[in-house]
Formats: sequence, structure tokens, C-alpha cells
Amino acid sequence: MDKVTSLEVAKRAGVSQSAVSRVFTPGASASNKTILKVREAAQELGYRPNVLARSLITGKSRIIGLVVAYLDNYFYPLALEKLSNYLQSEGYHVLIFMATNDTLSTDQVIDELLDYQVEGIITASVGLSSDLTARCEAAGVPVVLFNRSQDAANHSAVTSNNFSGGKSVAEFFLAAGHKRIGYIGGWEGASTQREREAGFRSALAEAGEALAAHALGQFTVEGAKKAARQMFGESDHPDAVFVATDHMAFAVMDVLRGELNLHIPNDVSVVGYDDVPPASWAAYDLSTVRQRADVMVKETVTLMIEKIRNPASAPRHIKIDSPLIVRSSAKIPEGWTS
Amino acid sequence: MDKVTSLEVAKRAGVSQSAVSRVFTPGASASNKTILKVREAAQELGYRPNVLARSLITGKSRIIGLVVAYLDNYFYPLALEKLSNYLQSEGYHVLIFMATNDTLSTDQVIDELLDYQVEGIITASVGLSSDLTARCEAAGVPVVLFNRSQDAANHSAVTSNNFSGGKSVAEFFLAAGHKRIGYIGGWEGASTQREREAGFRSALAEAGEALAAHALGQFTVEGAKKAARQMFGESDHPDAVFVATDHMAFAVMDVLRGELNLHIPNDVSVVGYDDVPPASWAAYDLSTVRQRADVMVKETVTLMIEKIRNPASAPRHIKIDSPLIVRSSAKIPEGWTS
DNA sequence: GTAGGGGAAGAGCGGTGGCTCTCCCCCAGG
DNA sequence: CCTGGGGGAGAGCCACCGCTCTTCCCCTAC
Repeated sequence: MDKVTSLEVAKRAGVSQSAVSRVFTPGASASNKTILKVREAAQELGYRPNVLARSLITGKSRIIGLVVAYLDNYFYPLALEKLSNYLQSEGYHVLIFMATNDTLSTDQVIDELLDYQVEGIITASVGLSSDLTARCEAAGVPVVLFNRSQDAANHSAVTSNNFSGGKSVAEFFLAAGHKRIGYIGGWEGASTQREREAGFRSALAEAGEALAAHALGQFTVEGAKKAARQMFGESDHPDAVFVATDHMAFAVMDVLRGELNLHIPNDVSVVGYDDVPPASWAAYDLSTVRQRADVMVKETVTLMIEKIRNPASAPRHIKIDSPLIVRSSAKIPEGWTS
Repeated sequence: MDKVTSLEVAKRAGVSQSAVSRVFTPGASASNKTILKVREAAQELGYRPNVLARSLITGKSRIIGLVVAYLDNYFYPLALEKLSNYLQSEGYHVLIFMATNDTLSTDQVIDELLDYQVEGIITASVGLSSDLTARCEAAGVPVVLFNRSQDAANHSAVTSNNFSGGKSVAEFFLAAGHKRIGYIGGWEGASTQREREAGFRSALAEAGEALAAHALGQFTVEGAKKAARQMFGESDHPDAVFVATDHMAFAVMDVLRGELNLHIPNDVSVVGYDDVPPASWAAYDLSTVRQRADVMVKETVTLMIEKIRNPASAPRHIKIDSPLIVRSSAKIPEGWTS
């Protein structure tokens, strides 16, 4: 019933097996007559080349491994969708692996990935041990980090410009006249968290201001709620807060409005980061820094393909500009443009 | 630098290549001494078996193809995450394909999937042409539909019990005393849409009521908004509406509250379907029918594995009970329990 | 006659698995 | 006690999975 091989097609078409192979290999030459005969026989038998067998000999699996940690932040599914589409259009396919965020499981997951002879690995919001990096390097498998960077290691990475993104939020708050400014971050292990905070603090410092309150929400809804309750529980609470991801910002807004009876933006301005779809929904209408997933994905794939074609190419860290999207969750400075 | 083969390991360990193979094959026998020598040599060389080569001869790729259409409904990323995790724990890996919702591209996508010698195909919210079904059948690749069913074809499928889910929403509305009841659906091609509506209508009919308003939102935010504006633009608008997915329900709520100044649930009761995370966020607090993704995934994988082990096993359609989750977006009937 | 296009043949790619062969252990018989 | 034969575990050999690619050869066209 199953498994039609090129040999059977060859027999039926009355040619050699290698002729069949040539017909199905893009760069190869065959006479029109042979092509016709072979295609017809293949059609009749329902033959399609076995990609696995092909990749065994060519050494190219056309598979890209993708390692993802959280899918609960809406940004990642969206990125995944675009990534998969884009790679598909380039003739690659995506083998997906979920990783919890401890290094142990990540390492194991990447080992399994390597077993599948993937041509490259893209990790989304996942850190890599240097040991692992070495193994990928040794196996000649390029790695590109998506939305995460690592200083020490020589990986390629694509992120939004988190530092300048954080900075622009601070400038926005300052221009609106806010004085008590808070920050609710994610998790110290994440480069995105660190850089957003650093950019935010740096712009405050330039203006001679300092952070009035600081907390970490671990990128979770519960963590963010807890941070918000603590930061806004007292009467001298901040009048503006930058939350490191939209996902957490929604939770913060829910606490401010639903539990603490604070009005947004009159009592508190809230700004997030990511610009996931719910940020534009009327119930939140969240001002936020937009991570342009499409651009990030495009750069990631480009970088990946470049490294596959030329393994010696130097690792690069690409930072995508991330514009501030102004909506109604934060006080808008007089005469604010752009 | 790369590509350590079993032969090299064999040389270093001073054994035959097949001995190396045996050490890395679960069921095979080898002496402790050999195992030790081989493991050591493999360690030193960084050897891992080539899964592709293995699957070429065993005929088992341990790859499951996953076809997904929309990742913009939050339900799917969540399901995908669980699915991938669960399959991983069973020793399978997921090759992911995005499909737009026309049959043409789906067919092409599945062809490519078949090229990778996948052992099974799971489609999430995607319909299959019968021609395609036949080809999968012919190739001996089982197909399981996730969150979609197809009457005619003999596929296995796992869905929530959409009919009874829709029914329970109608009963809930009726118990609360609603008289003008509307429905905003998805897209007629989707079995989920049809069954939810059928269940909803059937419970109304049993009570001697009929649908006061009906519209389709195509499962998109824009479509749902348009439907809502149209349905609630006049003064004799419905006082309760069932929206076929949470995703659309949020958009409907935004329009009702933000554009039409209607109060929820005083002026209009809204109930959704899915129970995605934002449904429990305070800004929406949406009453909805819960699709238990974890149970659905578990059943899907179980079914898949059963069909892989025993290709002759009869196709089954498993329906998962879906409870109504009562929150504040709809009037709660007096003395309502469960 | 020579050049060149295109088909056939065969050697792998990195493994697996059946078959054979060896070696060792154990037991029975002299 | 020593020796020989039977049996089983474990290692080696080799064919093969389905395809690509190089080499070689043939046939055609100029």
C-alpha cells in the first residue's frame, strides 16, 4: 500500500533509478522525453521523494530547530507563526521543542534537536549554556537567539532595541510631568528585562530623576499582580509605571482598576512593552513599545540562512528599532508628537 | 569538525560498527565491557546517533506533523504547547506547518509533511479534502483532527462537546430571563461553529424560543466588531448574546461598552466559548464555556499513538465535556448552581 | 572524427538487523 | 580429575533503507 520508491517508478517508466532521481533534483539535467515518462509514472504511482533519505546523502535536512520557553506571552505565538511561515517560504521546516526555563532541560532538548540533523537552531527567549554552544559549534549548527541576547557567548541574536525602548518610555513619562515613577520588571535572567530596565533608568538619571519604586513580576500574571499590589498599596504610590511586558501590564491594570480603585491614566500612567494584540483592545488601550515581530522574524531568518550558507560568517547582534505606541493608558505630554 | 559516525566510535573503542549500533539501540544486547568501551569512546568524540539514518531503515521517524491555521486565537498556542510537551514525553517530535485556510494550501502542506515520512498528522482547526485523506490513508499515515470534525470522512477527531456547550449557554440565558437572544458565530466551514450554533438553537427551540438575531464574525476581531455594531446598533437590540469564541467575544464587549455605551451585564449579557486566559482577566471577566485543552490534548495524543501502533483501529470521534464557567459578563440566574 | 548531451551503473550516506561464527561456560561421561 | 560436547551470549559481517552524485559509456549531431 505505501512506500513507493524511485526504483519502482524507474521500472514503470523504463529508465534507470538514477534518471528518476535526476528528474526530481532541481539542478540536474534530463531530456524532455525522460522527464515526461518519469513524471507520468510517478503520478500514477503516487511517488514523492523521501526527504529523509535525500538529506542523509546531501547532508542537508532543511529542518530548523526551534526552541521556545513560554507560549503564554502572546508575543511568542505570533512570532512563531511568522517564523514558521517565513522559513516555509524559504524551503525550510520547523521542528519545535518546548523548553522549561532551566538550563538542564534546554541542553537536553538541544541534544535531541541535534540528533535530527537540524541545519540551524533558533531559540526564542531561552538562554544557552556555553557548553551547549560549543557543541552546536562543533556540530556546525548555527544558533540564532530570538528576543534574547547573551553578552559573553558569540551567538547571533535578534532583539528589539530594548535599551532605547526603555529609554523612550522614561522620556515619555518625564515629558508628561510624572515625578514618582515605578518599574515592574520580569526576571533578572532575561536580557530583555535587564536592558529595558537599564534604558529606563538611564533616561531617568539623565534627567536627574531616580526610580521611585521597583519590583519584579517574573513575566507572570500572578507575579505582576503581586508586584502591583505591593507597589500601589500605599497612598504615596507612584503616578506612573513601566511594566516590562504587555502581558504583565494587563495584570497590573486589572489590579489598579479592579482592586485599588485607581483611575488610569488620571491616577496612574501605565506603559507596557511588546504591543501584543490585546494592547489595542479597548478594555486596555495600552500605551506600549512595539516589538516589530515581522521585522525581527525576517532578520532572524536572514541571519540564519546567511550562517548556513557561510558558516564562517561572524556572529551578529541585530537590534530592531522599537517605537513607542501612544494610547490612552498613560498621560500624554502636551504637544507630544511622533 | 562535525559528523561523528558510529564507525569512528567503533574504531576508537576497538569494536565493530554494529556493536556501537547495538549499544545505542534500546532493545539490543551487548556485554557490559563493550557498552563501557563504546560509551566512553562516544563521549570523547561527542557521538550521537543520526536519527534520520536510523529512521530510514527502521521506517519510523518519530516525527508527528502538526498543521495549524490560526494562531491568533489564544486557544491554539496553548494547545500547541501542551501538545508538543506531551508528544515529547512520548518520544515524538513535532514538525509544524502553518496553513492558510484554503484547501489548496493545506493539501500542499500535507504533501510536504508526507515527504518527511511523518508517522502521523494532527491538524488543528483545519479541514481536509477527501482526496488528501485518501493519500494519507494510502501512505499509512494516521490523521487526527484537533478541535474540528468532519462527518463524511473517516477521521479520528477530538473536540469539545460543542453541541452541549452551546446548549448550556442557551439554558443559562433562558434561566436568567433573557428574551431577545442573539448569536454571533464564526465561519460556516467550521464544524465548531455549526455545532455550537446548533446546540444553542436547539435549547432555545426546546423552550419555545427562537434566535432574535444572528451574525457571523469569521473568527476575526474585525468581523466580530462589525457583527456587534450591526446587531446592537438599533434600540431594540438583543439583551443577551452568545459569541462563538472568546476571542470574538472580547471584540464584541469592546464595541458594546466603548462604542455603544451599553453596560455589561445590565444591558447585555455576553457569553463566549474557549475560556482562554484573558477571559478571566478583570477587564473582561467573561462567562464562557471552557474547552479543556489539557484533556483534549491528552486524548489526541492517545488516539494518535493507538493508531500508530495499530493502523487498523477504527477511527473515533472523542468529545470532551465542556463546562460553563460563570463570571460577571452575563446576568446570573437566581439560585444558579453548578 | 570529435564533441557533447544524457542515461546507466555503482559507490556511498549512517545507520539496523538477521545470520553466522566464535568463545566461553557448564555439565556429563570416561 | 580431565576431557569433550552442547548451548547460549555476544561480536562481526553484510545486505539493505531510498536517495544522490560521480564516472563512464553510448549515441547523436555537426
